[in-house]
Amino acid sequence: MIILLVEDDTVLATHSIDFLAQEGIEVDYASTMRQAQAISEHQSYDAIVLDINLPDGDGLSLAKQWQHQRQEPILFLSARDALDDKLKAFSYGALDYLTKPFALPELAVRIKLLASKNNSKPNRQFSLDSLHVDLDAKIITRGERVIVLSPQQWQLLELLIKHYPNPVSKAAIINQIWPQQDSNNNMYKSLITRLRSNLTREDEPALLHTLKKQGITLRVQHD
Amino acid sequence: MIILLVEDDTVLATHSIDFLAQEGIEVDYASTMRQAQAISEHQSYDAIVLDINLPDGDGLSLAKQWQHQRQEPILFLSARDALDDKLKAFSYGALDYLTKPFALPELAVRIKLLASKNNSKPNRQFSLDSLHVDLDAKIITRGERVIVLSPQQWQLLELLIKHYPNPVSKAAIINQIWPQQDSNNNMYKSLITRLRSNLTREDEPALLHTLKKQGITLRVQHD
DNA sequence: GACACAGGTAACCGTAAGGTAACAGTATAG
DNA sequence: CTATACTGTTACCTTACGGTTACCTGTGTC
Repeated sequence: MIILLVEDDTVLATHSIDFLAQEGIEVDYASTMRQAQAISEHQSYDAIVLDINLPDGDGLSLAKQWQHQRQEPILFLSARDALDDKLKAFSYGALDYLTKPFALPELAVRIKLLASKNNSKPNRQFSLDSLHVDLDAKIITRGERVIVLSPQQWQLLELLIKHYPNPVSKAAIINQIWPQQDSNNNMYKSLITRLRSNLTREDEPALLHTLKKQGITLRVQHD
Repeated sequence: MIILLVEDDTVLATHSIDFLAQEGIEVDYASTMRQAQAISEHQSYDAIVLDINLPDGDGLSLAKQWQHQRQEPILFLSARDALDDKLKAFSYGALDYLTKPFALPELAVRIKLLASKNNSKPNRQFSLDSLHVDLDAKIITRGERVIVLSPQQWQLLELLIKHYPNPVSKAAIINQIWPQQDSNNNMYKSLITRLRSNLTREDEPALLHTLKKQGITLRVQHD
């Protein structure tokens, strides 16, 4: 998730950026209107956080200008609690308004709320050769064929995709799939065999390769 | 537009009701949790405004109870500015939180915002294979046949549609349908069986598939 | 060449997860 | 007040998941 923060108080800004980073929110930062316009021109965000008082103008006018150009949800920050400002902000398309001082967790929650409202994110997809995986819908196809995997095999495939194109070590796999249980080499071997056989039919190129002593990885074999 | 207001301060409540009326917002009013539950049981609203401090309990617990049963956006009112309360409120599905004292116009604006966001999807329809669902009219058809579901089954179907094409985990389903009650695996199994049998006749392709250990999902089976 | 070692395959099978049908208590409608 | 529907409960069935074992294969080392 990425947002645009426009705020001239650099202390507040850096604190906010740090905190939001911990919450998994990436921040593009501008301290003036002009800078904000420049940065944001070719970028789209999950939400925009706008201070009202800016050195080169008024966040409200920025919102007014953007309200029909940009589709991002806007949250206003302001030290002023004046009703007038709030109403004006909402009339320019703001979806939320937070009065300083505020607690950073509240800001984070409200940002997440706005972002989730307006964006239903597309599912994560992974493709390799004729293999196609929808990581959210959990649908796997190879060419026309639909592949159904057992829970363990799905877990393993997810792991491999997450690390693609790097190999995943045997130890890492065992840790992930059999946490805190005794697990032996045989269980691991069986799992690999089963996933491999489900992923490829006789006439198809192999996808699951083991690099001796290093682990296994997804790859198409070029000869 | 009609909202539900739950607030034990009768002075504030009457002022609010008057003001909102001028803004074209009709209000159902309750002063206690119990009353709120009674009034709202068979009514749906564009938004719900909940005071946190109520004579017979805590607005938060009402929200917690409702968060998976009702789909209305909730706005909290509270005299307490404590961050803890706010975060709890948001975690129970609140979409906004207003600290007393507040200006009535701001309340009105925020209510309208919530209501409009929620209603931005009028006439929600869902189709999959020969299944057709009108989510507002709550009419389900498969081919020529009209399907009637029990309340629980409808809830489950709605859930599945909301997440489509992604699966919904057993835990999520149990949380939504039997919030805070003991619920066991058997109730879950029965519900699935009943919905499945209602959705498909013998000659029709299955729509409700379970992915072991991962949940269940709506899907047409491609061969 | 023999041996060790890592990895691969196929078959076996106990079991847990899921599916179904029937029953009963309670709520609901008419 | 009766009939019907809804949902929780139980008992039993089915399946395929995954652990286990036995036996391969290839490669490197002495």
